[in-house]
Amino acid sequence: MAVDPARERRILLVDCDAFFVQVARLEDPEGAGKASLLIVGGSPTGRGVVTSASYEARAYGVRSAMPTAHALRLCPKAMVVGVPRGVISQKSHEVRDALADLSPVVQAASVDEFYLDLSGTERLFGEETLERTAWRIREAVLERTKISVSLGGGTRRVIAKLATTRAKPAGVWIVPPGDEQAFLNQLDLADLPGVGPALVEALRKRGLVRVEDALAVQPEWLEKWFGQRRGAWLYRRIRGMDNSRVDPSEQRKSISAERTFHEDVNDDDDLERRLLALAGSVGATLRRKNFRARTVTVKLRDHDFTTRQHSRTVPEPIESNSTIYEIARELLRELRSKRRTPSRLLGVGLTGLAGEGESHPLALFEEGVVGESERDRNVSRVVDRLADRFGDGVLVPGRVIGRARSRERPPHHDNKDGDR
DNA sequence: TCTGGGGTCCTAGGACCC
DNA sequence: TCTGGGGTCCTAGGACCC
Repeated sequence: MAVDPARERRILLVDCDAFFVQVARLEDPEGAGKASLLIVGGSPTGRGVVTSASYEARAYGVRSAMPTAHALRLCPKAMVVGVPRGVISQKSHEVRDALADLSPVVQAASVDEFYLDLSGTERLFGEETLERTAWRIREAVLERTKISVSLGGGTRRVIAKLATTRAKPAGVWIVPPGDEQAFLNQLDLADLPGVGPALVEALRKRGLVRVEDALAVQPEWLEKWFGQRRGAWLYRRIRGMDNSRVDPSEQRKSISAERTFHEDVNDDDDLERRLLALAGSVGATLRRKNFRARTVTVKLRDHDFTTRQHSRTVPEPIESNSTIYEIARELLRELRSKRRTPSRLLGVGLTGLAGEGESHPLALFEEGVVGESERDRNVSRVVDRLADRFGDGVLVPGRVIGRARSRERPPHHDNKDGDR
């Protein structure tokens, strides 16, 4: 891999250590802040799972996505707190803002991960090593946001990503240019991002477990086994080849909301009421981001965990709660008519997002087909303004709630079921 | 132990057009 | 009467990530 050193990239991945745990502790210093065995997640009596666990709790085998009830059996002394939703995104923005002052290019990869591209900053930073820069960034973020992060670094995004696991917690790990393959050779294929349980099993059946095992396989075989694209992707991945850029301008592609119920729901009217609330929720997010959407998707998970979805694309981008709901209700009815059985989860998603004004060419000819009127849009905007002033609780669609909730009210913890 | 909620990307088949 | 190939869009489902 001969690379022009002048064009070698210097990429860092900043990853917050047990982010939800840290935020929960900052929010509640006297309670969660003092519990070394801490689990953040859904309720243990309901259908909750672990979102994040303190490193002390992980020592007991607690992992994220594990049912909370199971986690408590492994670690009975742990304290369980709900996810502090509003504070999470607020804290995430704080970290990103801090990073933006330290690096020319920042891309948020998730709520707790940020890629930095520091290529070309060598002179700016007085020729300090990437490792020194990473430690400096760690200290600055900690001081400014009280969030502890770990940093992985290398010449490619995928290398920085893998280095981060070595850096955790509260550390730094840099893979020097030229050392990429030696670094990868220490890993299992399962360690590679994008290689999940299904691919791991397919590889294992062919005797491939370590990255080194797969290096010996000809690309033709990989493509024969896994298909042309996937095979070629795997060939590059085990060699750490990755041209992807750190791109701060990446746009969101979908907006969705889903709820798992405390108990399965089999009543169509009940489901439609819950659908109305979900449609209002995605609609509010859509308008807050100044988007419109062309495709609505409804997702239904049956009691036996069978997950089904229907979607519909309309010619003209839409934005009002009423139009989103009307389309979603038809989709839900189709899903229910195919299999009417108790449901455990209902969700609504929006894709085909376009900024306001970016109209689809077809709209010219099909104006009015969908039937979203100016009045529909105005009603939704009024709902948004009321929610802005008085809190989301003021207007629950289809129902009046007596008392307005103040904006200053701390976010309610773990109202995971939306059962208000 | 009985499985959350927010996303991204890929595949494959059918419709439709050229 | 039988028959091509490529491109794009839509839909359903699945793998994967945090």
